[in-house]
Amino acid sequence: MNKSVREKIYEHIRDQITYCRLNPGERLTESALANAFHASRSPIREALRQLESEGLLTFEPNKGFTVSKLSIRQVDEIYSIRWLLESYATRLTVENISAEEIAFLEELNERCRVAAEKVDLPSWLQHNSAFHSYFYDHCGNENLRMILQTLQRRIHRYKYIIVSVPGHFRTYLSEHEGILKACRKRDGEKGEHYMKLHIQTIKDVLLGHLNRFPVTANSVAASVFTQPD
Amino acid sequence: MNKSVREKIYEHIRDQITYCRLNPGERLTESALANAFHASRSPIREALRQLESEGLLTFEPNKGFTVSKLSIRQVDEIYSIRWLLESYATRLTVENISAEEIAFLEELNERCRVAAEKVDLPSWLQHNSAFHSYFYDHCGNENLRMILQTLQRRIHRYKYIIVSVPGHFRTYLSEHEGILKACRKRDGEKGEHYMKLHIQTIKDVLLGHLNRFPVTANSVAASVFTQPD
DNA sequence: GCATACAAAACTGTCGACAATATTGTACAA
DNA sequence: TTGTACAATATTGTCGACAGTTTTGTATGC
Repeated sequence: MNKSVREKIYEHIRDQITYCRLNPGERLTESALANAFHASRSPIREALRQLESEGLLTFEPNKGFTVSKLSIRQVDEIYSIRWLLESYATRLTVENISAEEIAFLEELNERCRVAAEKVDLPSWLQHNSAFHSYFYDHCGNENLRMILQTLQRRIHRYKYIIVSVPGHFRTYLSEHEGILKACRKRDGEKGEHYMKLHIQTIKDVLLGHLNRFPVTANSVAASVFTQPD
Repeated sequence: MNKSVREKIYEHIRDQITYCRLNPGERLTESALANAFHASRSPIREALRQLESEGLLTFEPNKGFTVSKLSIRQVDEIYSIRWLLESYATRLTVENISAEEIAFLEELNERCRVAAEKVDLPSWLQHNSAFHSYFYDHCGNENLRMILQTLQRRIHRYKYIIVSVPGHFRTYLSEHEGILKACRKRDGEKGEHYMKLHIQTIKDVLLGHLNRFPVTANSVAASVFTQPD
């Protein structure tokens, strides 16, 4: 194992942004990070540069790094891309899925159902994310997986909003069910179709909310996620 | 202007890889680059880290950076993604294209035609690239543009192969013509359709060649591109 | 109170140095 | 000749320092 300082810092900041511990627009000063990690600025700078390439940080010359903001337009853009790519990945996965894998996905969806019933939002988020990432993690196209993972990290903050808009769990679950049905038939085309429907629903819910309440993601995140430490 | 050392090095190495001045698998040692650019290793390392994030370099801990290799499988993967995304970008562009823009694209295609007639491969590459990038540069989805640009850079080496396989220029040109026809009608769906056909053709030609002659890209590049300096 | 000029502090950009790790070269034995 | 241990060399990982730029703070004049 023995991760380098750069790698540890990279992962830490990446997760801090993903889980809304760092707010969009927030500035990251190298010396502050160096102090926090008891390290020098060299590995910090490399980690930050990596995060910039992935879109999580924004860099301005002689000014430094800030946590990237996402405009409504950008959310729209990213969901348009996900709509295409994630549903394509779903097609690939569904075409080669095994019985055990289907059972695993059904189990995940059942946990989503329970979480929705109990209105346990963190639990929903966890199992729903696992459900979605299953399809692009197993599609067999490594480049596609990487792209979707990167996009996923960039919009993950907004997941908190999506689950906080009331009255949609039933729709999400039935759409999941449609995808599962396609899995059982190994019908890739149908899987792609249902995933497109599902992502379109999510996109509509999210953009609808953002247009009505152009809040920061964090105010919502705080209500869903208890922020430890 | 006043680019930083890191930025200059980043662009330089990026272009060196794109235009086959650096071969896949080739190792990049930091001190050698530092000497070459009369700089210290700090900005070099940052530039290399950036290029790694974009897939052009591969990094191994305690071993350093090498120019990324692309397996046939990876080429296949990337073309599958381009097939989806670039044709989608084309739809978006075509739906909002102006008469002047169409004229510009027709001009580009005419130059491609002339280059094909004269078998002027570098000229073909130049104008063909401009033709393709026009559609994703003007689609209005900035995230999509960035993804396609990054993918484009990663497979650019193989463009040399694509044009070197004889007997396909006429097909390429007629497919371009189909895309232009869709532009004139502002028919986004048709534009997407023809771009899909076109990219599929390119993919088939390239993978067909790679499977028959699993050569390095560079042997081909050398024959097309005179490498100055 | 408000704007401006200028000094002080904070921060980024780059550098050279040293420690840790990997690679290469070499001598020696089987 | 081939394989192995070990020294020598090369390369990466990290550090602290300093120059240049931006931001902040302050005093001055209106």
